[in-house]
Formats: sequence, C-alpha cells, structure tokens
Amino acid sequence: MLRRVPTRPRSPEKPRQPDGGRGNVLQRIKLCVVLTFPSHSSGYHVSANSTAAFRAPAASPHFPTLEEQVLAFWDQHSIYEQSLARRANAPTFVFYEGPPTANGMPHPGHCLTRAIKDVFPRYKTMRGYRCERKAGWDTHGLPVEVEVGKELGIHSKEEIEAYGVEPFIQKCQSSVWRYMQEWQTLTRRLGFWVNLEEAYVTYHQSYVESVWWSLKNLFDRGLLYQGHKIVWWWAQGGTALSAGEVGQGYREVADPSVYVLFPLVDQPERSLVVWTTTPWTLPSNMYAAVKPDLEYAVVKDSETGQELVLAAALVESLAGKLKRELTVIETISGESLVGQRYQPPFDDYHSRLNDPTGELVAGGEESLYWRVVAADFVTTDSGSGLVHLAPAFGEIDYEVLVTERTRFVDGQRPELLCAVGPNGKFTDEFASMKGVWVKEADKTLTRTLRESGRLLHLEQYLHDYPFCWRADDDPLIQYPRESWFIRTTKFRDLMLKNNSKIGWQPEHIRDGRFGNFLESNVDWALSRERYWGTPLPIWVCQSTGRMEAIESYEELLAKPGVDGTQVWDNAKAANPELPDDLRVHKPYIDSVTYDSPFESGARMQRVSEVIDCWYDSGAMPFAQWGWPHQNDAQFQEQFPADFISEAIDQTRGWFYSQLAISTMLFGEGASIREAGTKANELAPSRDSESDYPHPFRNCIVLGLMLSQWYESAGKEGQAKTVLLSEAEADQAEGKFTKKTGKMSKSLRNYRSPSEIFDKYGADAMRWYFFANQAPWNSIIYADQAIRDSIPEFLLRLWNTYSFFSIYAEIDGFDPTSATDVDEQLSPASLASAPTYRPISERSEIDRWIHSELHRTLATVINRMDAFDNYNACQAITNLLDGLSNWYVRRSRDRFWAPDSDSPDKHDAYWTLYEVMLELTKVIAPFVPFLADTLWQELTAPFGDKALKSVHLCDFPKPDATRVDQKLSDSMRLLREIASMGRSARADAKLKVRLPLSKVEVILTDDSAIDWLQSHDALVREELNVKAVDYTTDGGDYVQYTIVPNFKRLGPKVGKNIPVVKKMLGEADGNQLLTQLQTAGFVELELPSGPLKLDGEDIEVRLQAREGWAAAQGSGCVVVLNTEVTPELRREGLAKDLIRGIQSQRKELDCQYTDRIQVAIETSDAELQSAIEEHRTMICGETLADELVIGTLANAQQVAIEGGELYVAKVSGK
RNA sequence: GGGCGUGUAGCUCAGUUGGUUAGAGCGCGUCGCUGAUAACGACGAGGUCCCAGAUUCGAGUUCUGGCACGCCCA
Repeated sequence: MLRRVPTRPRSPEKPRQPDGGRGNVLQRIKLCVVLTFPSHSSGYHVSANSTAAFRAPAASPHFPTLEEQVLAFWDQHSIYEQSLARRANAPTFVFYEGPPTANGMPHPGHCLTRAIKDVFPRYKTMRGYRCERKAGWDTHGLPVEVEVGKELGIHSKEEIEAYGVEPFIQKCQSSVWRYMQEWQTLTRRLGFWVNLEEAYVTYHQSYVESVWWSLKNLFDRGLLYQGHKIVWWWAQGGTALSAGEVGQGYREVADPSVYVLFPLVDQPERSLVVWTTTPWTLPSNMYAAVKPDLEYAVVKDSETGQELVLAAALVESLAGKLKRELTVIETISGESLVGQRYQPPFDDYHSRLNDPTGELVAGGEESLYWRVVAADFVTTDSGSGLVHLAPAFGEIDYEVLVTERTRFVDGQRPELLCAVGPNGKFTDEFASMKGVWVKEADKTLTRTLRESGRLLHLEQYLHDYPFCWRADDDPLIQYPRESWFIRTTKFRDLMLKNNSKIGWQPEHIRDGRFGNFLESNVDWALSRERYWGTPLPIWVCQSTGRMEAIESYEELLAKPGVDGTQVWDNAKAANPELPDDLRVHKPYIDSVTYDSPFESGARMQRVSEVIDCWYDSGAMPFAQWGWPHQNDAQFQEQFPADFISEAIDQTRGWFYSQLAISTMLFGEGASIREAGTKANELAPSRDSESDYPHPFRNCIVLGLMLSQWYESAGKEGQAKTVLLSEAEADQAEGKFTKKTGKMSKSLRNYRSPSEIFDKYGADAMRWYFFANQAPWNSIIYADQAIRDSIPEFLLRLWNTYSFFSIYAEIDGFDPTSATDVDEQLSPASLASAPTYRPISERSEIDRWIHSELHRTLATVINRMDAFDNYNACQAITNLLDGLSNWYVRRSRDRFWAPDSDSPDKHDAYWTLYEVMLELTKVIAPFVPFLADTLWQELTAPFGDKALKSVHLCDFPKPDATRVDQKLSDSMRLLREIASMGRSARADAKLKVRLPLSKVEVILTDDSAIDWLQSHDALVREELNVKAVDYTTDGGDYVQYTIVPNFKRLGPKVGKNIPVVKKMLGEADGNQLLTQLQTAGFVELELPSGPLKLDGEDIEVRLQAREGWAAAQGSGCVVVLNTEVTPELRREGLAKDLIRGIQSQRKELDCQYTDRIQVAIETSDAELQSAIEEHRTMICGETLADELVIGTLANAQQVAIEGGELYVAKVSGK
C-alpha cells in the first residue's frame, strides 16, 4: 500500500521563534512517497526515491520481527564464528557451560541462566578476548530412567530387569535428545551464542573415559572406598529412593512411641530411659546417646522402686505420662553417663557376640557395643533425653558408628548390627521373629518388652512418615546399603581454601551457603544401583575380592584374557544404528571380564554400580575435552574457567562437584593419598598457591525465578482461573488477585519463553533480566515486567535513532564524507570528514554528551569487569536518558536550523552520530539484536567499508580527555534549575505557555555563575522567560542556614557536633555567610574553646522564603517574577490559541503541509488585540492562510477560552 | 530443628567505607508538547527503611534479640 511518510517533512513556511522564517527549508525537503509492508512484517519503510544516506524508520518497530531478521543475518554471515575468528590469537577468557539436561523442556529459568551466560562472553569478546563457548549436555541419571519408565509404563527395578537392561538403556540414550529441538530453538532465539555443534555430551565414550581416568586416579590413591550408606529404602520394590521421590510421599501416620528401660551393667537397679518411635529397630540397638552438657536426673519410680535416668527437664512430663510420682534423688551431667554400659533391650546380639571389647587407638580397651555415647543432636524437645541408636536405620545414628569406629584400632572395630534383610523382614540375626515385616513387628516387640519388664511407657504418636510414591501402602524404611564413597573429607580444608579465592557474586555465598556446606563436608556417596549412568570402572577379582580401576576402554581391551566384548559386537551387528558410545555402558561393559592379576585362574568382573551423575557434571572441566586421553592443549588452555554461572540450587550440585573434583585432582590436592598407595602420576602438578581458585574463578549465583499472575478468588469446588497479565485480569469477570510465587506447570502460571519472544522479543527479556535487579535476587518472570522494558529502554533508544535518521534524511547528512574511516567507524577515524570538527571546538552540549558518554564507558567497563551487569545497565540507562531527554531535546533547533551547511549543524550531526555508534557498541552484549539492527542502519552508508555486525567490533574505550567533570556537574545544575523553575511555575499555577519576564536563580556560591550565564538561553527557553539573573545574594527571597559538614567535622569535633549544629542553626545564617565570604571562615565559641570553621567545614543551605513563587533544590533556589504584564498576557493568549488551532488541525486530519483558514468569534478585547499583535506568529505556526475575527461556514466550531474557534482546511491545495 | 538469604513508596527494586532532604522505573494525579506524535516531556503526591534494644556526636547501613517470608538441608 502507498501512504505518506509518517515521519513527515516539515511544513515549509512555518516560521519558528526566535530565529524567524525558514522558507529555504522548503527546497531541501523531499516529499517522498514510501512503500510500507503490512504491519509487523518489517520495521522499515522503503523509500521509493530517496538518495539520502539514511532513511527514516517506522515509528513503532516490531522487535520480534527485527530479531528474526538479525538471526537470519547472523546465520547467513556466520557472525558468531567471525567474532571468534577475529580473536584467534587473543588472550583467552574461559567460560564453562554447566550442562543442562535436554530430556526436560526448557523453561523460563533457563532463559535467565542462558542470558547471563551470554552477556559476559559477548562483552569479553568485544573487549579483546577469545572466548570459546562449548555447549554441553547432561545426559545420565535417574530422571532419564524415570522418563523412560513412564513411557514404558514400568517403575521398579524388577520391571526394568524384566524388560531388559539392554533395550532400556538404548531407550535412555535416545530419550536424552527428546527436547533437543526446543533447547536449540530457545538457545538460538534468545541470542545465546554457544557452540552447539561441538557440545560435550556426558554419555559419549570420550567423556566417560575421562571420568574413568579421574576415578582410577582417586582409586589408586586410596580415596575411593566401600562403605554403608543409610538410604530411604523401598523394601517391597528392593530399591532406594532419591530425596525428591521421598519428599513426594510423606503423610501423617500414628506410630508407637515407646519409653524403654536399659539397665546399667554396673548398677542394675538403675536404668536408662530410652525413647524411640521405631520399636522394630530395638533388636539392632548399638548405643544410647546423651548430650554431654545436658543435666540428667536420677529419679525413683514410686511404683516400682526402680531408679530411672533421664533428662532433668523431662522428668515432669514423663511423670505426667506415667501418672505417678518420680522423685529426683540425684542430678548428674550427661558427660558422666558417657561410657556407661547397659543391657540391650533384646539379648540376641548380646549373647551371640558375647559383649566384645576392642583396643582403642588412644590405648586401652572399651566395649564395642551397648554403652552410652555423647551426641550433640540429642534434645529435650521430646522423649527422654536419651536416644536409642540403631546405626543401620538412621543416618545420624550411622555417623555415630563411623565416629566410634575411628576410635578403635583396625580389625577390632564395631560392626554394623542389622537384624533386618533388604526385604524389610527380620533375618536369622533375630531368629524369634524371622520373616516378619518390620512394620508389623512393633506390637509383638512391645509385648515382649512389657513381659520382660523393660517397657516403661507406650503411647501413640502422630507424625509425617514417607511412603513409596509408586505404591501408596508401602512405608519406606531407612536401610543400610553398600555404597562407594570418595574420601572428600580429606580435602575439606583444601576445598575451603580453594573456595576462599573464588569471586562469588553475591559474595555471601563464599562464607555463607557454600562455605558452610564445605565445612560440614561428608564423604561423597558416589555409587548408584541404577542402569543409565557412567559405569563405575572397578573390576573385582572373583576369587580374592581384590580390585583395580580401569581408565579407558582401550586399557580394558588390552587386559589378558579379555572376554565378553562380543556382547557389544553382536548388539552392534544386529543394530548398526547403535551409537558406539553405548559400549562403555551397562549392560555391555558388565560382560567384559579378564584374567585376574591377583590369582591365577580367577577372573576380573566389573562391580555393578553406576555413578552419581553429579560427578559427571563436575568432571566437565577436563572431560569436555576427553582429557587426558586427548586434547591436552585445549584442556591446558581452557583451565580454569574465568566465568561460570548457574542458579543457587547448584550450590550442592555443579558448584560443589566441580570444586571437589578439581581440588582432589589438580594442584595441591593431587599429591594427597592414603598411606601405601600409588602416587598420582597422571594429574598435572600445578603450583599449589598461585593456582587457586580452580576450576572456576568467578561465579554469578542466580536467584530463583518466580512468576507473577492473577488468580480468581475461585469458588469452592471450582478450578482457579489463572491469567497472566493485568489487562486480561481487568477485562475478565470476577475478582482477580495478584500473586507472586513459584512457577508451576500444573497451574500454568507463566508464559512460555516462545510466547514472550513472539510478543516482545528476546532483547526485551534480556534487558529486563540484566537491568532490573541484581541477578542473585529472585527475579519475577512476568508478562508485564518484560513488556515494560520496551518503552523504558528499547523504544527510547529506537526513537532517538529515529529522530536522528529523520533529520539526517532531510538534511542529507552523509557520514561517508569521512573517507578514512576504519571498519569500526571509530571516533578517531570519523575525524577524516571535512565537516567533522574537534570536540573541543563544538558547543557546550556536544562536549557535554561526549563527556557523559565517556564517563558511562568507564563505568560500564568497571562494572562489567566486576561481573556486575546490573549497575552497568544503570549507567547505560542514564546515558540514554541524557541523550534522549536532554541532548536531543535541547538540540532540536540545531537540527532544524535553516543552514544545512553551518558548522554548528554539522557538529550536531557528528555528535549524535558518533554517540549513537558508540552506544550501539556498548549495548551490543546486552541487547544483541537491537544493537545489530542499529549498527546496520547507522553504518549502511559505508557499505562494505564498515564491519557487517556490531558484534565484530571492539568495545569502546573511555577517553579521559573527553570527560569534563566540571561540565557534567554544571549541566546537572542547569537541568536542576530548569526543573526548579517548572516546579515553581506549577506551584504558582503559571503555565509554561505564559511567558514571564524574569527568573532569579540564587546559588550558594558563585563558582558556576559565569558558565550558567553563558547558557541562559537554554534556561530561558526551557522556562519561557525573557531573562534569567544569577546571584549568590538571595536578599529577600532566601533564608540561609548553615549546617556542619558532618562527614568532615565528625571526626574533628566528635561529641560537640550537636552543639556546633545548634549554634550554627541558631545564628543568623545570612550574617554567617557574609562573614564566611569576607573572612574566609567563621568562628564559634564552644564551651571547650573557640572553633574556626572554613568553607569546607560547613554547608550553606538555601530556603526559599514564604511569599515568593520559588522552588528550591539542593544547591539553588529559583524565584519567578510573577508579574504578568498585558504584553506577556497577550503573548500567552496567542500561544494558547496556537495550541487550540493545532489541535483542530489534528482533528481535521491535516497533513503537515495543508493550509487552513481560521476564524475566532470573540468579544474579548484582549484576545482580539493578542491576535492582531501576534498574527504573523499564529499564522506561521499553524499554516493559516486566513485569520479573522468572526465565524466560518462549514467549519468545526470549538470553544476556547474567551470565544469560539473555527478551523477549516483550505481546499484544492 | 539447623544454615543461608530477603524485608526500603501502591507495585518491582537500587542504596558503595555510618554523615543528617532515602532514590529509580512502573502505576497514580496534574500539567505540558503536538515537526520523535498510536510517541514524548515536566511536575507532584506517596516512606515509622519489619519490630525492639545496643554501639555512636550521628544508624536504612554496624551489633544483639525477635517477627514475617523464601530457599537449602535435616
């Protein structure tokens, strides 16, 4: 369709004050007819006949469409690859990608992490570093198995085995890529530049072998060992459940709560009162725990005469339960109980083991079992203050056993007593109840205890207890499983040391959450009894039980008598599609056996476990390269990382796994090993001190992502209605309340990222993430919030460009007159244009915006180098505000000036052009799409001379010589004066259209007066006044008050500050000021002696006196002369009239060049004379051919102040 | 129960080493501009800086103790 340019040419005969007519402008105007695409298909109007260097863009661009064009452009010209190639020999900035798992849909949280992961590498690349960005995928683990299980409709391990491990893991392998397409789309659309083609994948053979190498390294150093881990166990299903699964299955049940008597061996009349809610664990009792610093009481049971020991604080409550008196006969400390032996509640282990003793490491002997131990976790919140410990069935209990074991010499340590089998039933160890399911044994057990006189009290107890999420009726039990551990506790101090050197954002992570986590480090439980994971590379001699670790498939194949590889070969032959990577996975790897080096004739077979997939991710710094088996150069160069970022939930995940593995393998930690083990030959030895931190130097820890939505009150029984924007909620029926909280798939309380991209674009989302809050705060992902960043930033910037191009088109500004430009159009090279004058020769406002630009550059670089995107963005926003709301606004007249060849006009263009170019480079890492669009627009006149993309440019460098701090300060003052003036007008109800004769500006000192005076045209125009006076002598208008400069005087005067303040406040401010101005100081008589204060010690404040139309700021008071003379009033009336006529023009749909006729019907003499007096101005401004007092036929009539207005288009023109 | 974090305007958030008028954006109100125009600008109202104590001449900021919310771990 054809239509007129919306960015219309100026009306040719419209004179403008104060410099009169601009008829000559007419000749320069091209009335171009433009062709527009239907809306949203493009951001541009295509000029049919324009030969100008710049074209005016559409007023209101559709950013998503522009972004798609930029994406296509990046692809077409391989911009990302070029950006890397340009830095081929540059120093590195190393980025590690924390691998996401592609078998789940990407969600908004990933947009944030990926945006942050993008902005710093882009920034650093522009700053001259080579930043490779290797993508990665986390592919192993239970979530994958669960996903596949769902698909197959199977749950338990038995079902998986029945289905077949081989087809199962094949399905896992392909399932991993299920949402690949979505991930790729999101990554691309967001503008996250990352090398997806060469991504590392945790199931790939090279990756697995790197992990194997590291595990062998640890194994050989004695750091990998087998032990027990107490897990939540589903006895019926024969499997352990992850924390997440357990969390799903809690519900409230009643369990028995029993108080049992443990008679002391040395004082049989005295019994410990021990409390438990799981009677079935009592046969496996090993210890009773007390808190050493707690007070315990020995009480006499009035009924039985027995002496009972329990926490003093709980005597009363127990007496209440027993409904009888307990007389305290002695109080003792918990400490004194420690070591006391008792008779366990059931005799089976006791009689079979014969109450053994063991030799202590510290010398001497002690009973292995059934004695009181000290434990800090004992409380008096409930129970008796004495806790029954059955380490087989509780994690805390088990830790006590581990500690106990360290007290005894090797070979004489207490064993784990466990009378329950993996099926949840009692074993031979507790023969009397063999085969009974433990949860059904409680009744029988308590009866037995009652019969033996050991049961003091029984009651029911309501609490939350976990059940299997797959089988509701099956309660879980805590149960010990054999497991492989990494001795990370040995590296605790080194990990802390390493951690202390990491640049955490926010800092509190170091000593807070992460530091605390390291402090309480426990050995890493590495193994998983599952199927789809990195197989634990340990082979066991079937005869001797001795083991060795393998670091690669090749090493395995080279073993003597190797057998079993045909299982893989057959599978591959049967199905050539199978990825070779599967051969290092279950079940194929399990079938590979070889001759034992430990005993002739024996065979070596792999242990059955796979490993925790967190280990996979933590091995990424070297495993992504397949190191050490290959790519040594890449690894050495790309280690450690300069920057990583993930959300806070990775504290115990990727942050820890990386730090732990790196600390153990590299640097100082590499030499640590158990006595009698092999040295670590493979790991590169790095200098211990200088190499911390590794494997990452800086880490931004992102906050949680929340959503905000509108929810209907929802009547009972009805589903809640969820709406995502305020507008929708306003329109909908019923009452909606605003909610902020976690994103929930079932509630659908957030928009999918693709919707956001389509509606507002990736830049809007990115800028919102970067510029609205420090990244570690929780970030609200809401439609409205993201949309807001468009007018706040993107559109503002666009409008500034739009302004520039409109004028550039009209004036034919052509930057290619700079013939010696470099490819980045750097400021220095623009100077080759004949019309480009040195900045120092340009007007104040040009120098000012340059100064602001370079101040901003310094800030942005400073902040970004500190990984502080938030404040960097704040600085950019400020600059844009200055550019758009001051520079452009105040320079309009210069762009509009009739002489298109005047140096001042050239200055204006070159200044705006240069600032736009530099600003475009600055925003490139943050909003890469808009930046590239602008870059291409701004550089279009240069064609191939300029770089194709802004992302190939260098980040601008601040030039200190262009920063004029004084000018920046003065301009701030000037803007404040203008603002004060407007405020005073508003207060006095004197609208800006009414000219005033004068304003007086009273300042505290005269330092800025000269400068201000030379710029008073600016103020005059802003405030529509005829004159501005500057003075420090406020006279009648102002009350001066003097306050101490606290920061300076505080340390000097100390306690006397209030006195000084009071004296200064009570003295006559005007007089003090005079004294200060004449003598250079003021003197106060303090009680402690005289005190001389100079100008620096005190601060002069101004207070406008009552009765003046005045407004005050921090350093100035602006007073209006409110006298309105008849002349001024008439000028005001004329301006009002112009405003009225212009509105009517708009009403009439006038083009800017349309001529009109105007008539005013009024009996107001003043208005009539105003019209006569300002006729020329009125007609000029409004393009009126005719202006009469009277009426006009066929014209709209509207009421104006003092009469009626008629406006009609002049036809035929 | 433990650890960590957060609490500042109606909303979303800034606030550097303690310094005396606590800021921004949005929203709201008033006004302006009408040659950046389905834009834009100005001005304004709006605060017990969660509470209580302590340190200090001075606390949104430091310390102690609460309260509320969130996350992680038990």
